[in-house]
Amino acid sequence: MYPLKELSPSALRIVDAAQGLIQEMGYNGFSFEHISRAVGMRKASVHHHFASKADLGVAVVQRYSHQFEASLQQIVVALKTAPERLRAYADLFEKASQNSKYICVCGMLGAEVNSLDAAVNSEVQFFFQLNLAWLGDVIQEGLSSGTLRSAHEASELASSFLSLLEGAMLVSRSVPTALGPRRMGDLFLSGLT
Amino acid sequence: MYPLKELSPSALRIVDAAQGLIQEMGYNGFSFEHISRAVGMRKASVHHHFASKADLGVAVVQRYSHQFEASLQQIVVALKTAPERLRAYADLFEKASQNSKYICVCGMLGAEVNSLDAAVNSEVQFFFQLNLAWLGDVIQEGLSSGTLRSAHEASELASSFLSLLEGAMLVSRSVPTALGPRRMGDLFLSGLT
DNA sequence: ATTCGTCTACCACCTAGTAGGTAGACAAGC
DNA sequence: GCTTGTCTACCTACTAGGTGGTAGACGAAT
Repeated sequence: MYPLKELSPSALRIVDAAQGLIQEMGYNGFSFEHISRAVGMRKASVHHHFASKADLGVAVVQRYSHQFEASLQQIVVALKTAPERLRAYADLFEKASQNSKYICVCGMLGAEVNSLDAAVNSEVQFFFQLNLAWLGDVIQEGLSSGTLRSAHEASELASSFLSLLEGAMLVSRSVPTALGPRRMGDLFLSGLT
Repeated sequence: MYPLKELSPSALRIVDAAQGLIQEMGYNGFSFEHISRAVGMRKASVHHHFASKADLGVAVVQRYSHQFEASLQQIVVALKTAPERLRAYADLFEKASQNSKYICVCGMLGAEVNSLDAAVNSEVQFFFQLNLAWLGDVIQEGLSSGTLRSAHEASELASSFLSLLEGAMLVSRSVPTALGPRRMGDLFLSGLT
């Protein structure tokens, strides 16, 4: 689930391209040919770095989770109250979606779950559980220390915050007037403070 | 955007199959061959009813929106307070997702927006705007009559409720322990009553 | 007689993936 | 200084099978 091998410069460019394409078009919406054009390298050379499409998918999600995890740790170090942390968390999604051109890698792959390789799916599941665990901890701390108030379990609030942000990216892509992740986060928080 | 031609029995079976496949695998995850197997009819015969994949996609979303609209009207007739109506609304999604095997047709297509035909996209947008408008009205009424309480605009609450439910389907598909649409709806409502 | 629904058979193209080869970098052995 | 072998990165050319879509024939029903 989480070895994360280091990538050569070429492999990195491939993963970058694949991530962008997944966020834009979905796993079933891109091909090795797209990657090949994006990185200026022949299809067979892409296969040299990633034997199968599933391998590439796994690499993308692993790196994505890894980067996300680093950002989560940074947030905890830099910000000391639960509301600030959750606001920064929502900003992570705002940034990842870039004017609603992209959606979260795992939001996309979560939708496509039934046509994905098992190896990719378990990475996606790992991402979500990582996020739910972190959110649960942050919210639990907020509830204990009184910076957040709610009648609900921390785990329920975590689950709903994550769903809210994933859904916001998805909906705001079709409906430009709908709220993006950042404003969604503010709205959610104002109900807990 | 909304003529909705009537469908012959065979066309209906094709649309049924296509809807299921979209909800399960996504637009890019199914083919005419899949449809053909599902309805027991050759690929060319499917093309006889729907000249292109985009035509089929449009038909699926139009019918979906139409059915949804009918359900929304039923809810307004049958239930008289905003909280009850919103709870029934969340149940619509719970039902559509069927033990998180499926997700909302438009949730799926919203994710795939960038690899879809323009005609399909505008149907998806129509679905979301239909829902946002209905939710906005219901919530506005609730705020005015005092059955709901919030410092926020009805349109913002509508947008967040829709995002929450769409996101819930998506996340709960990868993470079985995450909350489904119905429980999400309860959680959302308990913050407004 | 014509329309309708279905069929077989096909097309051009795209898909992931493979076979086999080339060019260069970096050793070790002499 | 050379060779030799190995490794990495990349290439051209290909395969088998899937893709959306089309042409035209057949029979049944109106």
